[in-house]
Amino acid sequence: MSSLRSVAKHPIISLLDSATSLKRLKQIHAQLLINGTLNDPHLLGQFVATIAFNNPTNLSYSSLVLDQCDNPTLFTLNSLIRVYSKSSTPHKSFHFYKRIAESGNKVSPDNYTFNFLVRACAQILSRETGLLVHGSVIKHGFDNDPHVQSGLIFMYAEFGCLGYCHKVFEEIPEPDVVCQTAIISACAKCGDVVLARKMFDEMPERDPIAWNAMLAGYAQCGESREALNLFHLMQIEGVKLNEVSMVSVLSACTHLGALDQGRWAHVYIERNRLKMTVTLGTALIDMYAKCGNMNKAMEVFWAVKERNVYTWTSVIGGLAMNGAGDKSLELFSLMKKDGVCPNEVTFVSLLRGCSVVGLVEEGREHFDSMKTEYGIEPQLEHYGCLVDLYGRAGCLDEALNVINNMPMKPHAGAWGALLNACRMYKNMEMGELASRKIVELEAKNHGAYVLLSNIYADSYNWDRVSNVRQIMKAKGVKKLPGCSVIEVDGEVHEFFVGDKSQPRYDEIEIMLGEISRRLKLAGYVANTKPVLFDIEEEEKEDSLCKHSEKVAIAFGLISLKEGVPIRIVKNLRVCWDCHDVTMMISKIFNREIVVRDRNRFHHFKDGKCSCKGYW
DNA sequence: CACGACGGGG
Repeated sequence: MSSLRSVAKHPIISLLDSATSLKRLKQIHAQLLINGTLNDPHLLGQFVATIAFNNPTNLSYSSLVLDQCDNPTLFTLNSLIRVYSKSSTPHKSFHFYKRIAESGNKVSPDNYTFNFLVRACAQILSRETGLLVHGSVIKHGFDNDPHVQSGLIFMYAEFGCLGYCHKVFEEIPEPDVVCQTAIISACAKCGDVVLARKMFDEMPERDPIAWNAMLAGYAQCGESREALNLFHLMQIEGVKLNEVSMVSVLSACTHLGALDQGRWAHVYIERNRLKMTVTLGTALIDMYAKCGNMNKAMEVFWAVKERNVYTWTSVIGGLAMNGAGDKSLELFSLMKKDGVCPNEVTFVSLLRGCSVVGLVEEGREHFDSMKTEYGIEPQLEHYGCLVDLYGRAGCLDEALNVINNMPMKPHAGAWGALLNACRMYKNMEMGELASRKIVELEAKNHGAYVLLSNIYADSYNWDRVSNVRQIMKAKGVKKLPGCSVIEVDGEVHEFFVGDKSQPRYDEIEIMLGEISRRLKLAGYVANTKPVLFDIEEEEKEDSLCKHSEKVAIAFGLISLKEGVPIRIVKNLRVCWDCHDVTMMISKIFNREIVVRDRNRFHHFKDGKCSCKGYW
């Protein structure tokens, strides 16, 4: 009897698996038509489904074959709904659903149909369609099918409708692990990780996928520490970790800038011989790049077997972030040579690369090529990059020109890029214009006020500085508290401005004094020019030596072995003074210091910084 | 004759 099975599967699938080109596919098709194999509607269905499944990026041929078929079976139509629901054109799933609906009573949808259809709705993010399909699910009586139920939860989570997710979930008398996992994932996706964790803890039994859902939930919400805690718990509980788990773990390390733990995760992956999927490889490269170890990122990049757009984009962006703009251009041409097509994100990274090294001409050319060569319409972010490109290079008029001529309404980011350039080149009038525009768009954008006050302070215009401050107070604009993170022995330490709760605060204080003393000996005069806007009034006096990154550096100096680079991640941009001071510390203490800023890296060594004042 | 060849969560 087992031969029956293999006979049914054998002829088509094995043939199609070897058909990599369209030409070969057509040959096989012709051959099957001649020998009559495709007269059997079931085999024809299998044929269509298999080519669709094997060529997810090019589904046109399978639809073509189907269109030539008078009476497709439900199996065939379901298969096509399924592959289209996962494709880049999920709305086409409905084309096949229509064929079912309009077939009279020849074929009627089943639970499979609705499972795939619900996922197509989730993909196209259309609530109206989703609700309509949900209605059909109920009408056809498939709302009891666990596959459809988990699909509905997934769909409503994609829509951000957590209430509907709960509604669906509560109507399931005895939800299985899959539905429970779906609801946990939905809670996390919609921003309620606490509830997700509660439901996770209440699960009668958790399989590895449920653990991964919780882990990914934390990682995606930016609850990186919780993600790492859960990762450790998983090891204690003996949960089997796989490549999917490690993507979340690496992402958490990336967020925190926790290079040691990231390295540890890398070792874990190798020791357990986890499958190095493209996603995992990219996560690993991204981790090294965003934790400031670009050399290692490149090493992994060349070592991985498979590289897709994400992989290339990650490395191009990493190089840009680390100030190696010329290198990111190089990688971009290699990527094209490799036959990988850039997407809109690739161009954001590439343009940033041009920007950090001042390659205005090249940047402009690449910007133009987006549309002409790749048919990608530049989006807001790309115009923002272009403004930044001109602005950083000192071409302020050109930058303003970009804003005035962009085809859509300029967003706060575009004006922000201009404002930053105005700060760099001390252009007060244009800076005022830019900040006014930003505040019009986003009344509570604290960054605009901070930059504007920096411009005023830079020209000793204290009246206007205090004026900005008053406006902020009146409007209730809160600045983001500065926070720096440093990892020591695999433990992540956070420092906020004026936070004295650290257990080793006394030692830190002593070290800060020591730094101060040695800086003065080296001829450093405190830079009181910038009135530091990211701190509270009360702390203003000793603010200059208490900025969170300085405290973190002091902590690094007392707790890390000599010769070990100090790596800091900051949630804001480094201020001028901290930048100066850090350069000097790197020389005086003969220490490499790597700071990950809000938008780029600063590698301090021998009194110099890799950004060369460009930030 | 009618079975079976598509499903779910990270």
